[in-house]
Amino acid sequence: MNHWLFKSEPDSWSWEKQKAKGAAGQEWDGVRNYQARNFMRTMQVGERGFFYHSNDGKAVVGIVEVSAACHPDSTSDDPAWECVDLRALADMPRPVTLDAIKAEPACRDMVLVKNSRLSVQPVSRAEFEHICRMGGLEPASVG
DNA sequence: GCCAACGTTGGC
DNA sequence: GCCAACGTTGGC
Repeated sequence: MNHWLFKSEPDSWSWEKQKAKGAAGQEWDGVRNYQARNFMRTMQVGERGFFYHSNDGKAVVGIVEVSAACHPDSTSDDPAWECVDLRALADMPRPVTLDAIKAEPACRDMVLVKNSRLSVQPVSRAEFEHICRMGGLEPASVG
Protein backbone atom coordinates (compact mmCIF):
# COMPACT_ATOMS: atom_id res chain seq x y z
CA MET A 1 0.00 0.00 0.00
CA ASN A 2 1.59 3.21 -1.18
CA HIS A 3 0.72 6.74 -0.18
CA TRP A 4 0.48 9.84 -2.35
CA LEU A 5 0.03 13.56 -2.46
CA PHE A 6 -2.16 15.36 -5.00
CA LYS A 7 -1.81 19.08 -5.55
CA SER A 8 -4.50 21.38 -6.70
CA GLU A 9 -4.95 25.09 -6.85
CA PRO A 10 -8.09 25.80 -4.86
CA ASP A 11 -9.13 28.31 -7.52
CA SER A 12 -9.42 25.59 -10.14
CA TRP A 13 -10.29 22.51 -8.07
CA SER A 14 -10.75 22.82 -4.33
CA TRP A 15 -11.17 20.34 -1.53
CA GLU A 16 -14.73 21.61 -1.15
CA LYS A 17 -15.48 20.67 -4.75
CA GLN A 18 -13.80 17.33 -4.29
CA LYS A 19 -15.92 16.60 -1.23
CA ALA A 20 -19.05 17.64 -3.10
CA LYS A 21 -18.39 14.78 -5.51
CA GLY A 22 -18.80 12.39 -2.63
CA ALA A 23 -18.40 8.67 -3.07
CA ALA A 24 -18.75 8.99 -6.83
CA GLY A 25 -15.30 10.51 -6.94
CA GLN A 26 -13.75 12.60 -9.64
CA GLU A 27 -11.28 12.11 -12.44
CA TRP A 28 -7.95 13.69 -11.51
CA ASP A 29 -7.69 15.18 -14.97
CA GLY A 30 -5.43 17.81 -16.40
CA VAL A 31 -2.09 16.35 -15.40
CA ARG A 32 0.35 17.00 -18.24
CA ASN A 33 3.56 15.82 -16.71
CA TYR A 34 5.06 12.42 -17.39
CA GLN A 35 6.47 11.87 -13.94
CA ALA A 36 3.11 12.59 -12.35
CA ARG A 37 1.33 10.38 -14.88
CA ASN A 38 3.75 7.55 -14.26
CA PHE A 39 2.99 7.66 -10.56
CA MET A 40 -0.73 7.47 -11.32
CA ARG A 41 -0.14 4.42 -13.48
CA THR A 42 1.26 2.58 -10.50
CA MET A 43 -1.62 3.47 -8.19
CA GLN A 44 -4.05 0.84 -7.05
CA VAL A 45 -7.68 1.25 -6.09
CA GLY A 46 -7.95 1.83 -2.36
CA GLU A 47 -4.60 3.56 -1.92
CA ARG A 48 -4.72 6.75 0.11
CA GLY A 49 -3.21 10.16 -0.35
CA PHE A 50 -3.21 13.77 0.75
CA PHE A 51 -5.17 16.52 -0.97
CA TYR A 52 -2.93 19.59 -0.98
CA HIS A 53 -3.91 23.16 -1.77
CA SER A 54 -1.12 24.92 -3.64
CA ASN A 55 -0.67 28.67 -4.02
CA ASP A 56 -3.65 29.95 -2.05
CA GLY A 57 -3.66 27.72 0.97
CA LYS A 58 -0.39 25.79 0.87
CA ALA A 59 -1.66 23.10 3.18
CA VAL A 60 -2.74 19.49 3.30
CA VAL A 61 -6.48 19.75 3.78
CA GLY A 62 -7.82 16.24 3.40
CA ILE A 63 -7.41 12.55 2.67
CA VAL A 64 -8.42 11.01 -0.64
CA GLU A 65 -8.71 7.46 -1.85
CA VAL A 66 -7.96 6.15 -5.34
CA SER A 67 -11.40 5.05 -6.55
CA ALA A 68 -10.49 4.04 -10.11
CA ALA A 69 -7.25 2.85 -11.61
CA CYS A 70 -5.40 4.79 -14.29
CA HIS A 71 -7.38 5.37 -17.49
CA PRO A 72 -7.30 7.83 -20.40
CA ASP A 73 -7.77 11.46 -19.36
CA SER A 74 -11.13 12.51 -20.77
CA THR A 75 -9.93 16.09 -21.11
CA SER A 76 -7.16 15.24 -23.56
CA ASP A 77 -7.14 13.98 -27.15
CA ASP A 78 -3.63 12.70 -26.63
CA PRO A 79 -3.74 9.08 -25.42
CA ALA A 80 -0.47 9.67 -23.61
CA TRP A 81 -2.34 11.44 -20.84
CA GLU A 82 -3.98 9.24 -18.26
CA CYS A 83 -5.24 9.67 -14.73
CA VAL A 84 -6.88 7.98 -11.78
CA ASP A 85 -10.17 8.85 -10.07
CA LEU A 86 -10.16 10.13 -6.50
CA ARG A 87 -12.81 10.36 -3.84
CA ALA A 88 -12.70 12.42 -0.66
CA LEU A 89 -12.31 10.32 2.44
CA ALA A 90 -11.73 12.61 5.42
CA ASP A 91 -11.07 16.20 6.36
CA MET A 92 -7.90 17.19 8.09
CA PRO A 93 -9.26 18.44 11.42
CA ARG A 94 -6.41 20.95 11.31
CA PRO A 95 -4.91 21.67 7.87
CA VAL A 96 -1.18 20.98 7.87
CA THR A 97 0.59 23.93 6.31
CA LEU A 98 3.66 23.81 4.14
CA ASP A 99 5.46 25.87 6.77
CA ALA A 100 4.66 23.29 9.43
CA ILE A 101 5.80 20.47 7.15
CA LYS A 102 9.05 22.25 6.35
CA ALA A 103 9.68 22.82 10.04
CA GLU A 104 9.29 19.12 10.78
CA PRO A 105 12.55 17.15 10.63
CA ALA A 106 10.68 13.94 9.83
CA CYS A 107 9.35 15.56 6.65
CA ARG A 108 12.61 17.06 5.48
CA ASP A 109 12.96 14.67 2.56
CA MET A 110 9.44 14.94 1.25
CA VAL A 111 9.05 15.54 -2.48
CA LEU A 112 6.75 18.41 -1.54
CA VAL A 113 9.71 20.12 0.08
CA LYS A 114 12.38 19.09 -2.40
CA ASN A 115 10.56 19.38 -5.71
CA SER A 116 7.78 21.85 -5.25
CA ARG A 117 6.61 21.59 -8.85
CA LEU A 118 5.61 17.94 -9.04
CA SER A 119 1.82 17.79 -8.81
CA VAL A 120 1.38 14.09 -8.08
CA GLN A 121 3.97 12.58 -5.81
CA PRO A 122 4.71 9.64 -3.53
CA VAL A 123 4.67 10.01 0.25
CA SER A 124 6.38 7.50 2.51
CA ARG A 125 4.37 5.63 5.13
CA ALA A 126 6.26 7.42 7.89
CA GLU A 127 5.58 10.81 6.32
CA PHE A 128 1.93 9.94 5.82
CA GLU A 129 1.46 8.95 9.42
CA HIS A 130 3.39 11.94 10.70
CA ILE A 131 1.32 14.46 8.77
CA CYS A 132 -1.92 12.73 9.74
CA ARG A 133 -1.02 13.17 13.39
CA MET A 134 0.01 16.80 12.84
CA GLY A 135 -3.43 17.37 11.35
CA GLY A 136 -5.26 15.67 14.19
CA LEU A 137 -6.04 12.39 12.46
CA GLU A 138 -5.27 8.93 13.70
CA PRO A 139 -3.37 7.35 10.76
CA ALA A 140 -4.94 3.96 11.38
CA SER A 141 -8.36 5.45 10.72
CA VAL A 142 -7.45 6.69 7.25
CA GLY A 143 -4.25 4.91 6.20
C1' DG B 1 3.81 40.31 -9.30
C1' DC B 2 8.34 38.28 -9.33
C1' DC B 3 11.34 34.81 -10.25
C1' DA B 4 13.72 30.25 -9.44
C1' DA B 5 13.25 25.65 -10.69
C1' DC B 6 11.95 22.55 -13.76
C1' DG B 7 10.05 20.31 -18.02
C1' DT B 8 9.40 20.47 -22.90
C1' DT B 9 10.29 21.81 -27.55
C1' DG B 10 12.73 22.28 -31.64
C1' DG B 11 16.80 23.77 -34.35
C1' DC B 12 21.14 22.19 -35.36
C1' DG C 1 21.66 13.88 -28.98
C1' DC C 2 22.75 18.46 -27.34
C1' DC C 3 21.25 22.61 -25.63
C1' DA C 4 19.07 27.24 -25.96
C1' DA C 5 14.68 29.13 -25.74
C1' DC C 6 10.46 29.04 -23.96
C1' DG C 7 6.39 27.99 -20.95
C1' DT C 8 4.57 26.67 -16.51
C1' DT C 9 4.36 25.93 -11.66
C1' DG C 10 4.17 27.50 -7.26
C1' DG C 11 6.53 29.62 -3.22
C1' DC C 12 7.54 34.02 -1.69
